[in-house]
Amino acid sequence: MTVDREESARTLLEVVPIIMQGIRLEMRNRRLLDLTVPQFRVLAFVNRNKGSSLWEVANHVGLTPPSMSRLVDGLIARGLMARKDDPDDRRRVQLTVTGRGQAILETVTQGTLSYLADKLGDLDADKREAIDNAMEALRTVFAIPHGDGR
Amino acid sequence: MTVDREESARTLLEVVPIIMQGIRLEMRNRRLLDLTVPQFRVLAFVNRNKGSSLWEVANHVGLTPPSMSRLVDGLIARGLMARKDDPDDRRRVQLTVTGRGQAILETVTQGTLSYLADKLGDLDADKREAIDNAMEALRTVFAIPHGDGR
DNA sequence: TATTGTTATACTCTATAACTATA
DNA sequence: TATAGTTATAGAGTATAACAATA
Repeated sequence: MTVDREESARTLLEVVPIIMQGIRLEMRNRRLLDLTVPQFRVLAFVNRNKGSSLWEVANHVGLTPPSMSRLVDGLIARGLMARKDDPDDRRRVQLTVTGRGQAILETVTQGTLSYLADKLGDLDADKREAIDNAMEALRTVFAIPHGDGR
Repeated sequence: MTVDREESARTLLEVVPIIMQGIRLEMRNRRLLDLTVPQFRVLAFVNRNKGSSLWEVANHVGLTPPSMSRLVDGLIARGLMARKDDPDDRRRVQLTVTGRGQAILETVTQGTLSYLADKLGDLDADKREAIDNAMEALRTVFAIPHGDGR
């Protein structure tokens, strides 16, 4: 019955990178339909928040604006996103995911979910329930706070 | 009481990258004493398994041998690791962490644990217990299987 | 021939600093 | 003057292909 904070922190530090590496390898392992994890996160966010500004996406994903600008360049070059000026404030851009971007996002999401679900299939229901509880708790404490929102 | 595999997978896919980004930013945020996450993982593994071969480290961390070779080059250039030939099999190398490498590893580990423990401090004991249970379960299913071991 | 590792090459990720355009 | 974004520059992460050395 470990409830020691330091010990929990140590476990997180050991296990989270291992899961992450599994997700990363899975996402990159589909020639032509592959995405890096940051690319996936950007597409998923913009798909849920159509017309997001660069700043909003950078803030959500936890990158600097220059890094995000280049990441978006790459996605646009692959035809997965589009960028246009915000007519109300021409300093801003409005980002959107193209149809092709949505298709790839969907494919990669499904593949990754299958990969993860397969891994989880080895666990009992009560362990999976612990995972759900743990993830919801962790989501609340690690979520990057919204800036001003607009 | 969610025990649906697909749903657990989705939560994992949403939350794990967020935690990872927090860890990454924390590790990079200490000028001169900073480490990337892969560098941290390599140092921690080799520190626990002195004399590891390149192949063993690459396998554990989940990188290809060429990628690992370059990553190790960087750590050696910074004086954090050493590489020498294995006298029993001259195709192999024996990797070790230097004193300076151990010092930085220790500093970064403590800083990151503090960061994580601080985040976890916002949670009740039962949530932390769920996290411990979840991480142990996840560790078993995501651990990269050992190769031949030697 | 099989194994271990490195080099060559090419992208992507990521940051800081400096700049442009708009407000 | 402040904000949103891009460009310039640089280093790290990562892969595949080709190679060298050893077993």
